[in-house]
Amino acid sequence: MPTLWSQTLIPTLRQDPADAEVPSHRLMLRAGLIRQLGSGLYTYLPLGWRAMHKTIEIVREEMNAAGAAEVLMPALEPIELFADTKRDVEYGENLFRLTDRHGRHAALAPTHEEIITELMAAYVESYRQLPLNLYQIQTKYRDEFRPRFGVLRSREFIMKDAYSFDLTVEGLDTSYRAMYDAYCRIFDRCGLTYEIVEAESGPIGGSASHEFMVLCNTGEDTILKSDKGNYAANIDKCAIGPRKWTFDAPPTGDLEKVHTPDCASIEAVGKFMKVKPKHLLKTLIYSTDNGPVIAVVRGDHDVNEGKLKAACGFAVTLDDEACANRYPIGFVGPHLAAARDELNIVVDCDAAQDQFWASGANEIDHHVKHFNWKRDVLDHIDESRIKVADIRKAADGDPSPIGDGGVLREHRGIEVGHVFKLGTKYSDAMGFTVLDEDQKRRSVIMGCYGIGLGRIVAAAIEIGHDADGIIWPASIAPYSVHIVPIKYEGELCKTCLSLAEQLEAAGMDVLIDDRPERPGVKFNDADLIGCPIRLTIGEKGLAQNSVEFKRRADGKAKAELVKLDQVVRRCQEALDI
RNA sequence: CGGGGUGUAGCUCAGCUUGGUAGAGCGCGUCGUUCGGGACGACGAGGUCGCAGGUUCAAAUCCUGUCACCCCGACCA
Repeated sequence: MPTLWSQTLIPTLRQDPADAEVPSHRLMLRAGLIRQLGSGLYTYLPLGWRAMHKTIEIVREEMNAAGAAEVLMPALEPIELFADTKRDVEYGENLFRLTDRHGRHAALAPTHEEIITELMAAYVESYRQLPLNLYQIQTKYRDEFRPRFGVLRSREFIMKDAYSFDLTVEGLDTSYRAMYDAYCRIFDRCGLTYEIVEAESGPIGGSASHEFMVLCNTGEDTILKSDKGNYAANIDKCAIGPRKWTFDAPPTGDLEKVHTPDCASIEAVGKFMKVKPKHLLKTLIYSTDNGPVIAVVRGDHDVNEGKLKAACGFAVTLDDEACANRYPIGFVGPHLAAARDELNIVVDCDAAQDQFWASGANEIDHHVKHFNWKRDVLDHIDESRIKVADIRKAADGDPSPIGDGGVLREHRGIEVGHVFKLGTKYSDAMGFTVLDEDQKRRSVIMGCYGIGLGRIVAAAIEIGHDADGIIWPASIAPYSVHIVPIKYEGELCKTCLSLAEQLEAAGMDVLIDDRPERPGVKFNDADLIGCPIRLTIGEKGLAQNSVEFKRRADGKAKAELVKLDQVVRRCQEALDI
């Protein structure tokens, strides 16, 4: 049965909602797809929920085709499960916590690694039961510090999360690849253009991971992509190609101390000393299990803690308060290592260069000019205490790490999917082992794979809209055909219903605008909600035994007159079905 | 969490400085005229002005508190 506009709820808005900033949020509100209930909380209205349903169906089909089995786990979970893997601490404030009437502590699940591992540990005891991949489509909860951009960053959202279980690393590779490929098919089918980038795995933990990013300016994530097209990574992960460095440069002058009061930032110091940030050394003190480490990057660069950790071989934390007692935080220079034996030092390649340097003077309210690596540091410490490495965040213009001569360019993206190789983090923490062929107990190797369903819908709108409204990809449009009768009565009405019946018999879903509105209102609403095909039924056309056929993607182009008996075929053609 | 801003009708907003019993446009209802890209006219419905205290003869307006929402920022010395 076709949907009659009058029998559903499509509250289109003429004016832009005041609180919506990005196009997808604005259009989802205006086209009557969603309604905000509170910060980061949205109701999906009929149109939005239909688009979501189609998205979910695509995801489900591809997951099933990839050999995964669907389950449904509780959203509410005992906090103890999180404590087992210490994620109650690692996830921190982002975890929604609550207490029940008995005083039991619980959490609203932001992801389900612990729950699925508990489940699997209970039922899977033999390698013969592996490999397995289970997934669910569930509402997730994250107490975001700042929900924004509509459903793109909300506190409650629908996610598909899958978990794979293998006995061997090779098995994990196969499972990972299967998900990776399934994700490509899913996003292709959803009509998205996307980039696959190397990514950090974050608090989920794990060893390798890729993110599926829809590139658009309103995206919250920053990615870097080689202009040669064969490397792309999240900025948190992105490696930088080989760079030359040296500590052997001659001094640019005598070390000169400058009084720099009230200069709390690189910018302020630079301004005060009339030195560009790229001539300043940014010197940070991190604590590690192996003692404190000085990290040095150029003033206009940022430390990447993941890279620093890799360079040190130990987890690093920046602990200002602890350090403030021992070091002149804010005015530290690399030569502090010469005076303090406990400090090791890691320098980014771009900070180990032959040029004029200014840095902290290791004295409150003072900096120095003409800092020289050899004279002020290398000549005073054992070589083993200093190391040069890639420890900063990559930036636009950096060389691609592939070494193909490519240059990294910065883009913004919406993360719609993420695949991780988890390894045995969860199985170890929760004692999930199986017996192998040799009757030895082995930790199960896991992978996890997420897709933000609401983000697919929003991203599709983000890259598919014009000044008049949404332009849906056919696969996830709420309806494939939108019939607009000039008047919903008599012969016109009959034609609408008969066309709708034929279209639906041919596998299309149909919305009929049966409202007693003026045509202009209906046309504008049709453009706004953006179904791929609009059929206009009017007396003029009917006199020629025809209706007007128009694709939303064609914008203001003139409609095409199509004979009644050709309509179904023309629609199928246009929808590519 | 820090900073800024906003809460008045379903939506977008005015009124607040200088207290006097609440307005516009859109939307909604009835009637009429219209009727192929957001029609026009008439009449009408709709708001305890976020909430709680306080000041005052009188509070949307002033004061205090509180809640909600939005924006910017948030280890980068």
